Amino acid sequence: MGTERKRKVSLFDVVDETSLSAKIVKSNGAMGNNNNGGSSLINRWNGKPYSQRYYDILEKRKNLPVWHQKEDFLQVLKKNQAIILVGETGSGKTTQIPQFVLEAVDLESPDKRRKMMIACTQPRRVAAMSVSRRVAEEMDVTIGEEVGYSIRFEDCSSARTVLKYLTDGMLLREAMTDPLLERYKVIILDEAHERTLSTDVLFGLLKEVLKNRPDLKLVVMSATLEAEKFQGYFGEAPLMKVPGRLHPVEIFYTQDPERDYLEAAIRTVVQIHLCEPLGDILVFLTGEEEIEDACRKITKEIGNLGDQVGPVKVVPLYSTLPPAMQQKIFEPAPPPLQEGGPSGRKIVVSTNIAETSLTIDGIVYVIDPGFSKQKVYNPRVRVESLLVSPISKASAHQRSGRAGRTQPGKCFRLYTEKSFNQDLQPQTYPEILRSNLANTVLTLKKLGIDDLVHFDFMDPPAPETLMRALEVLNYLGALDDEGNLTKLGEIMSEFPLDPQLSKMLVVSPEFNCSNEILSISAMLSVCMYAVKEFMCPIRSSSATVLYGSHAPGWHVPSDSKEAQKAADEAKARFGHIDGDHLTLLNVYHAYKQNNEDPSWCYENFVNHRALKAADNVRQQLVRIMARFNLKLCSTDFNSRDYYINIRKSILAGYFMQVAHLEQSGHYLTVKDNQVVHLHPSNCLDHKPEWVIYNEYVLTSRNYIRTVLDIRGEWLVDIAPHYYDLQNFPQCEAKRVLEKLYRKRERRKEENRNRK
DNA sequence: GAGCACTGC
Repeated sequence: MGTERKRKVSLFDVVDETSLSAKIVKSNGAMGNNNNGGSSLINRWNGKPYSQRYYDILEKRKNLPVWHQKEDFLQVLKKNQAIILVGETGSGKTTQIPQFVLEAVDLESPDKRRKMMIACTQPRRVAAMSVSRRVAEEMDVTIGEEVGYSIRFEDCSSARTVLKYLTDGMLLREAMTDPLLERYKVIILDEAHERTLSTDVLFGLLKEVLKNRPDLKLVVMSATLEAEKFQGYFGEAPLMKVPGRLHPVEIFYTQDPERDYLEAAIRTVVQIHLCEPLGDILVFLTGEEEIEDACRKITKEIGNLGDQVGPVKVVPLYSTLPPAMQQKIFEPAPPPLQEGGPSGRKIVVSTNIAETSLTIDGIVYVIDPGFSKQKVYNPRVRVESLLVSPISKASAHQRSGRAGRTQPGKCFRLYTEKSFNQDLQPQTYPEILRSNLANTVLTLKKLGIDDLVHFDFMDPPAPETLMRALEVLNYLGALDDEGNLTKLGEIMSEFPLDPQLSKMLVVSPEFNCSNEILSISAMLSVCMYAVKEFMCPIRSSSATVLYGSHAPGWHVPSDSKEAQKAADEAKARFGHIDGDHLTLLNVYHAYKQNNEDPSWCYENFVNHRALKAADNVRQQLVRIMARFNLKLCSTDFNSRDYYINIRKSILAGYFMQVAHLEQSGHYLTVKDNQVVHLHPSNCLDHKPEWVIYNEYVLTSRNYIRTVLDIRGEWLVDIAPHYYDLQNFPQCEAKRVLEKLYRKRERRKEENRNRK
């Protein structure tokens, strides 16, 4: 996909060997250094002679750590259904283990036409893609043939594929149509320590599947300490450890707790630059604003030191940074200002992205203030939010490891050793304990898991979170009162969207506006930050402008008056006074009408990448609609009902996210009665009595973001089961709704009398 | 008139 960020995947620099070939080489004696190609052996997988390149790679692979444990591994695999394999960074497990397995397992299936496969899951798309490419190269086969990958929007595999790398979410999707995962002989869950939502669901699912499929084998691969926990969970599965390959990293703690970690981090950077030998610095901070602020301050402070010190290149790094800017982290440190002068240094200031997703070579010093932003979920108010929280010991360990990739390094932890030992939890809470589980529960139901309370989660979510999820799905009509999946729920579960979004999409043909709802769903689901940016072209900061100018959504103009004016005009062109959802629709329509032209996007402060991604999602959604014979339709644009139908359709999914304007001038969320404020990025020109909100953000105040004006009458018409006044807290909204219900009754009465 | 850890289908 074109919107993919280019990333250097850490696994990529680990190269191992193919055991099969190693064996052949051994048994053929002279083959090890037979490089003339003419009498090469035949590749078992594609029947072609091995290339020279194959042998070249093979030589390098022979030296890697995991290679020495191959026979042990295969022995254990033969005797057990499940294995836990622990390998630190650099062990080569991701590229190698699947090849070991491939060699040892019989892939013949009862259906002779097609072989069974080995699956290896990854939490991230880029990893699935790049690792599979690497392995195809090692095996001397064409990517997409014998070795392939499968990620959202791209299935690069064929009937010949025997080894497939895929995202964990993708394997979960496959399980929805193939509950026993019958096309796989062995499933390898890689990076299991990351405990993504999908990996955790797969844990529980596979535990069940293993009971029903004695021929299936499972390998759980993980990087850290939690191996014993995995072992216990999978019925005392045997544990294997593979050493990693890291240089030693010296850890330093502060004597006393730091009051201001940002200030302390900057001070530490300056000290390293003044006192420590050559080597680049990586600083972990929590978010974009903090990072840009730190970059400015570091540049300024080191600038103040004059030319007694070497020059520095300070580079920010976070996920919403455009790819071109992210590439800067791979540029070398600046050369000395004059020949023989003090050397330069690169200083990368990054979010957690540098902890797992991205590897920067040449880092010798890591500064770890001990915080990161983490998602937390409060089921009581059904709100997911981001909070700056202390990291875990495992996270601290991972961060310090970033200093030792190319040579021995140093890690400066900006907290005390006592605090490390006593205050930090061993592991970050798995995502499943920090999320709204409505979507997960829908997936589990579709997978045939009826009894969620007794489902064997490795870490069971709070009962309240599960109850909340069941309740939401019941209100949406995806589950009946007994908690069974309805026909509607079946269809909803097929969409890669949140339940509210899939509900509004599935019912949109009834409101005669599925074309428009498709576009809005795609825009909303691309990413939340894009939504915000779409709505909000102006940013006041100065030094960040450069970086933000290609951020999703609008381009951010420089501080000049003209640029701000131009951006304002662009916003006015697309803005819809009835709400942000409709503004999104306008932007999407304008984008299509202008033939998806990147320069049109640029001129109109619209982000091309984000829109291209939305378009891609939309196409996928259209295919799913077709599968269920959901018709694509629109109300006549000139009809008064055009926007009304769209708004009603959105309400059909989002009736649980409504706020009411009180006499006092404040908004209260319906039923929860939380005081909220319209996010200033909204495009409304008035304060509607009732609004739908897409997102609840807790920052300086309680904001509702991406809002839409709706009518109270629609609430009682479209969602009477939710606006059932019997179960309603006393409040202004209730009194208004009571009036609306009475009005509705009167209307009915009049109609009856007329007849 | 505010300020977005990171993924994924």
